[in-house]
This record gives sequence, C-alpha cells and structure tokens, in this order.
Amino acid sequence: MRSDKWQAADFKMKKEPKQARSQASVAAMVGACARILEQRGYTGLSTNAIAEVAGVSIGSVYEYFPGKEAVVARLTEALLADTVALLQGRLDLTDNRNDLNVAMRHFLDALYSLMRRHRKLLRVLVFQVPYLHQLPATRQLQKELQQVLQTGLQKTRQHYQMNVPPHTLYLMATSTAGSLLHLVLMAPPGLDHDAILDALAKKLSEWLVAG
Amino acid sequence: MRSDKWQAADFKMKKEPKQARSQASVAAMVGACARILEQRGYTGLSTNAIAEVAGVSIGSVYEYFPGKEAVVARLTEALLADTVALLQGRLDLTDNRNDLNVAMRHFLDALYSLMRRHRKLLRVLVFQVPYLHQLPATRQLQKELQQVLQTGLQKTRQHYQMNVPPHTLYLMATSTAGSLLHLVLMAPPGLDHDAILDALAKKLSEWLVAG
DNA sequence: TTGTAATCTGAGCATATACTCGGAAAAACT
DNA sequence: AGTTTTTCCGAGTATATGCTCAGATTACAA
Repeated sequence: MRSDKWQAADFKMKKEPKQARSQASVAAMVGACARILEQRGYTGLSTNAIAEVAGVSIGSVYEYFPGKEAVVARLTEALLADTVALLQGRLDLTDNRNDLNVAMRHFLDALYSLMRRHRKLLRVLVFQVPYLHQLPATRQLQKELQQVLQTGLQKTRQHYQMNVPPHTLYLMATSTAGSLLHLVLMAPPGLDHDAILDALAKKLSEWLVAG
Repeated sequence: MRSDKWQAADFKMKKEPKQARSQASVAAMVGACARILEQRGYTGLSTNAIAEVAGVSIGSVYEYFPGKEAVVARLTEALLADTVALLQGRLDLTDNRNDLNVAMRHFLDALYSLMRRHRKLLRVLVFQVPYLHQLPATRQLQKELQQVLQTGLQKTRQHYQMNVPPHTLYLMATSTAGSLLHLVLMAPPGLDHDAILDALAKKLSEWLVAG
C-alpha cells in the first residue's frame, strides 16, 4: 500500500446494494463513517473501524466499497443532496419582492445553520480529508452553488437593475465562504454571530447595488 | 498507538540540538518534512520517511522529536517567522502618506505572493494537517496578524479620520483570508489574479472609509 | 422445492508505521 | 590523555491497517 494512494483513489462503489438488507448495511457503514470522523477525526478512520462501528464484518465493507475513500465520497454525496435541496428552497425567498438586504440575510442564515448543524463533520471534511477537492460531490457542489447564485442574482439584478463587475461575483462568493467557515469552525467564543451575519448581509447587499 | 493520539499530542522538542552537527541534522529533518508534505501529502508523512529523506537514522529523529507532529510544529514555526517578518516590513508602506487603496493593494500583494511561494506546502498544512489549529505557531500567527492589522489600521484611521464598526474588522479579515486562500489554492485556471486583487483592494478601502 | 444470485462472515496474510534500546562514534571538557 | 556529554545508528518489537478468500447464510425466482 503506497501512502499517497488516495491521489489515484477510486471513489466509486464496487456495486450498488440491491436488496433491502444490503442497503441497510451500506447505510450503516456510511453512518459509521460519519460518526468515526466526528469522534476520532480522519486519522481514526479505517475500514476495520467502519465495519466494527457499523456492526458488519470487514468483508462486507469490501463487498461494496474499494476502500474508505469511497465511503467518505458516498457520505459527502449525501451531504450534498441535503445542502442543494435546502438552498434551492431558501433561495426562492430572494424571488418574492422583499428587500434585497432581507433576502440576502435569509440566504446567509440558511447556509449558516446548515453548516452549524454539521459542524463537527464539516470541520473534519474541510481540514483533514486530503482528497476532498478531488471528490465529485465537492466539484458538483461548487458548480451548483455558483449556478444557484448566478440565477438568483440574475433575477435580483433585473429587479433592481444593477450590473455587477466581472470579478465581483467571485469575490463575493469566496469572501462569504471564508467568513462563514471561520464563523462556524474557527471563531473565538463570545462573538455575536447574529450581529455579524447582519453586518455581512448588509455589506453584501451594498456591494451588489454599488456594482 | 491510538489513532487520535494527536488530540493530546506533544508538539515540543525533546531537547534542543546544541552542537552544529545536530543542528544541521534537525534542519535536515524539518526540510525533509516539508519536502514529504509537498510531494506525498500528510498521509505520506512518517517518522521513518523523515529519517530516510533527511539522510539520518530513525533513532536520531526520536532523539529530538517525540513524533512527527512535533516536526510539523517546528516547520510551521519557521514559516511563521518568515511571514511575520515580511508582513511587518510591508505594512510600513501603509504608514507613509500614500493613497489608502494603494497601501491596501501592497499589503494584499505581500500576503498573496507569500502564500503563492509556499503554495503546495500551504495546501497540505491547511487542508490535511488535523491539528493545525492546535499548533502554538498557528495561534500566534492569528494574534500577530490581528495586532499588525489593528495598529496599521489605527494609524490609517487617524490619518483618514474614520471609525470602523465593531464587527467590520472581523469580517474584513475573514473574508480577505477566504478570498486569498481560494485564489491561491483552489481557483480555476484562467482567472486574472492581478485584476481580482485590484478589485479586492478597492472594495476593502471603500469598506473602511464607508465604515 | 430447487437452483441461482445476493449477501455476509472473520480468520489470516502482507505491509506499514511507531517507537525502543544497547551500544558505537564524535565532540567537548578538564 | 582521560572523562563526560552529545550525537548517531539501525536492527528489532509491537501494533495497526489494508485487503483477500473460501465458504456459510439468506433472499428470490422458476
């Protein structure tokens, strides 16, 4: 086993579980993976540990996954589904004729509470999983988010008749991500998160109309 | 060996090398650590690998370090020294009576080129080292940067007579960090980095004077 | 019922990694 | 020179982890 094996790792399942029994097994493995990541970090994740925590034998793990990397990939796909679904629903709020600031604040709140709900898992995924950015789910998330923002802004832009300079969208996305990530994962205690989100929403709105 | 051992890991050296010979050995180990991290990632880092690449025996490694975590800690301390020194020197540009926008752009450029120079190493440290935020050097860097910014802004604030709302400094720092990190480590090809930095500097300046 | 495919098992082998320890070699000290 | 401290060595042990495989067990279909 080469230690940098993940650089060419296989993130796809060997086969899909067809019966209800095996589907439950796979679900248990993915759940075990999440629990292990949260409690022991990525260094504590092993195929043997997954099998033990999931309550199945090690052979069953390799029946469906080529290695732990694929289990992590499957887990992130599940998170992706939740995220996109929630953001789609929440971004509709931008559509009805509310104040831009309010709409932006709603959007930020959706992102913030989602990240907060998966705080521990998110920390490990972002700061420890070496191949996170090679994962199909991660790439897809970036695309989806960009598209959601783009279309959402397009509506807003028409409504408010503004034109956004070329690099503004990129800067808004990356800086917002940076602030939110820091707030959720690295912020010192004692900060008023709501107030900070208020300020961020206000600034982003101004940024948009200012162009 | 518990797999989550790093949660209580010892980041301090067993003893300092006193003779020139041992100082060279330790330097070789730290250099080997950097090379391994860049080429094989954190999963490829082992005490045995450090010894091999550094050209010393495994026993020598454990003579000075309790484990690989301490070597990584030592490495980040070295990076910290470079960073703080460079930023101190570059922030003086904010002092002379230049335009705020220009000064901000200089500051961003210093940060950007430093991060770009250590691109590969930075990626591994940020995205793979599980205990990066527990490292003394990391905590110190946050403090130093905050202090440098605070004093730098204080001068500028006096000069331009502006008052910055409570959470603005936090948002500026975290969003700037987010944008710079994304630009250096995760940006898709084809982006005009200089133009983006221009836009960011402009926006930050406006943000400051706007309050 | 009987056959076939799907599922599960866990002992066991190969390898990797962490870390020790007794002692050799080199430098510094007196 | 003799003594002490520092430095270095690397075989060797213990453990962890990845992964296989021959066969038992269960579901489903003809």
